[in-house]
Amino acid sequence: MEATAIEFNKNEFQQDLIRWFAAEKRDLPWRRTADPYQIWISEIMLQQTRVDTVIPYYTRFVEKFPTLYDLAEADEEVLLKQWEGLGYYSRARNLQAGVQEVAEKYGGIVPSNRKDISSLKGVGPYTAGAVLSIAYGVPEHAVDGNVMRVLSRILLIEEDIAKPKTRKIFEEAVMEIISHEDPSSFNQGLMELGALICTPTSPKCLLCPVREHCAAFHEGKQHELPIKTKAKKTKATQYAMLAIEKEDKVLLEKRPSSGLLANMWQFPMLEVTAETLPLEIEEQLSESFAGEVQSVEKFTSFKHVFSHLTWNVDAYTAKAGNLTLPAQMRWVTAEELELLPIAGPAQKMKTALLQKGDV
DNA sequence: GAAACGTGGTG
DNA sequence: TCACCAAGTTT
Repeated sequence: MEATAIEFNKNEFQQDLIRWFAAEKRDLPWRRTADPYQIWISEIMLQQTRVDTVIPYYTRFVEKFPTLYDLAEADEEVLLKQWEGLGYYSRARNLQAGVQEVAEKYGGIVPSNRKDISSLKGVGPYTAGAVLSIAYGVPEHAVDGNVMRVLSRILLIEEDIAKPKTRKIFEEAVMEIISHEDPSSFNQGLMELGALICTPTSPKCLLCPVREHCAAFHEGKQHELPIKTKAKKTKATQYAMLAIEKEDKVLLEKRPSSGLLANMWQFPMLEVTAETLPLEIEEQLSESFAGEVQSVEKFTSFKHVFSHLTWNVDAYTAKAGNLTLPAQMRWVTAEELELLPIAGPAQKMKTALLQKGDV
């Protein structure tokens, strides 16, 4: 005889979840505002990013750009500098584009319906639902990784959450069970539960406020859910990165406006084979710059792992005479180095250079 | 639908 | 060291 499935009582579930959220929720900076613009910022920053990482960025960001118009009018370089180190830099540029559209098309008021808010750059199905429910109290789904994990356990949903189409199943589930009295606390409660109790490994079921509603707990399957297929490993590439110096300046270049680390600054790089020697680097540089680059010396190495690729970098110093620079390159002083948005491996290079005492 | 897109923390 | 993750969106 199989154990009988538990009955899911929607009203009691909502009540238990919302009561728990009210009592146990963390005191986070974006929970102290009702401004849809600031809540929007927090939701963008929190995409694929830990709460503890976001907090200082969020605080600085809303101080720097207190209103939607401050961000709409900001210089992109200043914006990217604020985002430096947070990752996924297109989020920042998309956010600004979205904010500009709200300024121009919606009179500065963040839209309060799914269709309009979803049309904004960088606002996908999750962010739309999060801003709508949290800022405006609209009963809309906001399905992120937490929600899929939590609901896969509570409702015993055994679909692969790594597949894009699976999200729809969870969106429909949320619309079935969301509280219409307090959609904000309901959605945030689901996410907070995922962050604090219903964690990926070793969920704290004995502390869970809704365990009596949980089908997986009832069947002892909480460790088997959610179902999630594995990601594959990243490919590695070898680069030589150059700190080319002239007097008290160093050469930087701005990356292209699309793709990896778009519009961020870096030190000039060459893709190389594993055993490229300084002399060969010097030859390649001479070709690139028409001579005038000397004394290439290796000074450190490091590895940088992106989400989908790995760069193994050998860092070199070099001296330069009069170079004819391509448009995207610039000589910068130590002061300017601090003002430009630099990310990824170039950030490691910068740190190493400053430690070395050059520049 | 798969792949691109960052970074730092954790077991 | 390494896999896996963390409040996803765009192409």
